Amino acid sequence: MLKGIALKIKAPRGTRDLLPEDMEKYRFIEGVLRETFETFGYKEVQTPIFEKFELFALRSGDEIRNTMFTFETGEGEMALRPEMTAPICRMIAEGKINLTFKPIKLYYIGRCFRYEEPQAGRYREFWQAGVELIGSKEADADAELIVLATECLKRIGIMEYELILGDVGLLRKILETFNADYEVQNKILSDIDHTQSLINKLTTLSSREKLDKNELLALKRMVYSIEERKRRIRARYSKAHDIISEIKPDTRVYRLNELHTEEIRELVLQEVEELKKMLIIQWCYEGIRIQDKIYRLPLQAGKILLRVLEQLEGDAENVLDKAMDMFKESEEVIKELERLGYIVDLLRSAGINKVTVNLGLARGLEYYTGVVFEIHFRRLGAQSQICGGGRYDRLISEFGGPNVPAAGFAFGLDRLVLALDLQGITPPRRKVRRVLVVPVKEEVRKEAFLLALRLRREGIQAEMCLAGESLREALFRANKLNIRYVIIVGPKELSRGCIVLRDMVERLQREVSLDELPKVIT
RNA sequence: GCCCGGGUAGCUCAGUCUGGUAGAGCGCGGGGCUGUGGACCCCGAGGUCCCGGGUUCAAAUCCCGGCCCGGGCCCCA
Repeated sequence: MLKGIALKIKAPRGTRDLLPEDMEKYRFIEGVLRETFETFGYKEVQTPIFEKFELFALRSGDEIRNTMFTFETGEGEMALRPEMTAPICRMIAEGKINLTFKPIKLYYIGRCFRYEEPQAGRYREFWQAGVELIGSKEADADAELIVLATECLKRIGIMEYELILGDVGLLRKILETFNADYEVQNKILSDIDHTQSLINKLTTLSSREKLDKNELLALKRMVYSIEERKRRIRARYSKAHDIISEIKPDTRVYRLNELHTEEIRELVLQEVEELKKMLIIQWCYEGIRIQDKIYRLPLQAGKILLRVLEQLEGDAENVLDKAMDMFKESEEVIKELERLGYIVDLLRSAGINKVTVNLGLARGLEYYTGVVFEIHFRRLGAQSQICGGGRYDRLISEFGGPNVPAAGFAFGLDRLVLALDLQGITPPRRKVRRVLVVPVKEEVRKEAFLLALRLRREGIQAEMCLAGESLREALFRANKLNIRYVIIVGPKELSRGCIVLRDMVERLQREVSLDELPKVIT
């Protein structure tokens, strides 16, 4: 049966149909973003929805291939775009934008694709809207970007957001003073990023009063893997006596179910400390392998990074003060910190009250070189990030373009819609004049048809009823469609050049001549 | 790949524990009512109870396997 076959065909996993009520929300947000981007001087661009695979592979790891929709063509492997920054940098690198008058400000709104397991707020086809600011390396530019992002949220009506500010440039500067090259920096940054998020998860889980089955299991897995790392490191790097002696296996992790909340908390705290020490061993003793070379970070550098890791998250001024003190002997680092401080100051003066600085924020992305930031809407759950961006001064030149600094950010449009719903915001309905035209007899059908057309030409949204539909039904329908005015077309009034206009709200009706009709409809 | 929850009418779901007639609300169609209101009343259509196997006199219900959807872990440009 045809019906049976048709029912089997469903939208692919991770995709959605956007129904009229969804589109209303999407278009509202899109409109606000467009308008806000444009008041900040950005111009819209579009890039292809698919690109050569290498474009996205260039600055990403090996596993990336599995997370993209790719396809072979006679002209090489292609990929549906998983993000927009690379295509825009490619466009710049190709020389399509005149860079004489910098900075260049571009924005985009479009669909992207990632082949991953769908989750709340994570789809295989999703919408991104963002901006790229090309040609300025000033701190003011970074600050303006962040202000733009928060301004968009404010105009949409999303108020509960949380801004987290980081600076990949800072850690890169520190590492540079120890001759760590770019690839080594990336590895260390990603280690810090992972450790940070692991620590975050451990501490939030252990601070709960009660853990459900799933959470307990997650916690177990995390501490088990830490224990395993401990064993491995103890077995192989016994010569790092001073630190290794502080890393002791703890069998309590294997009977987590029996422990009290307090004891779990204490245990996790201890594991977190050891986790940090293991990083030192990894970087300074084990070394970082880049292709066939191994780089060992000086112990001194490791200890500095460790100290950063201790104090690197919290209220902006707090973290910056501590960091300033920590690095007072390094002129380069202080300069970067002062720059970050200046940005925070600008954000404060723009009215952004809650600014968290996390110096370990690496955004999992290798192309960032300076300030990075994320905006979260915590109530969204596991996927709470609604905006992310930062400075990527090297990316355009890596695509073979000129050496120009650049920075940008992107919103996840789908998550903005979810946040909008959670905040109970309904997009303001634009004012439209709406009528329902009802021919009351078969013989006036043509007149009613032409009247509807005439009203539409006046910019009025006119719905038509079929002749033969009873007036009762028509009024019923007007109510359901929320249409205020019903135009009743009958032969009696028509012979006088009039119709009956019924106001559903006031429950009143009167005769109106055809000529003045458009004027009385509001 | 792993963990948890779900799949019953067009939609939202109850029924599953404790096996025994397939249910509700909303929606849909018809009528009360072909020139005047959202209510109400009456009637009706609509189901492989996700699929396959097993247990049983008997399975939506219990057992095993699979598929799909959602949430979470991992990952996240």
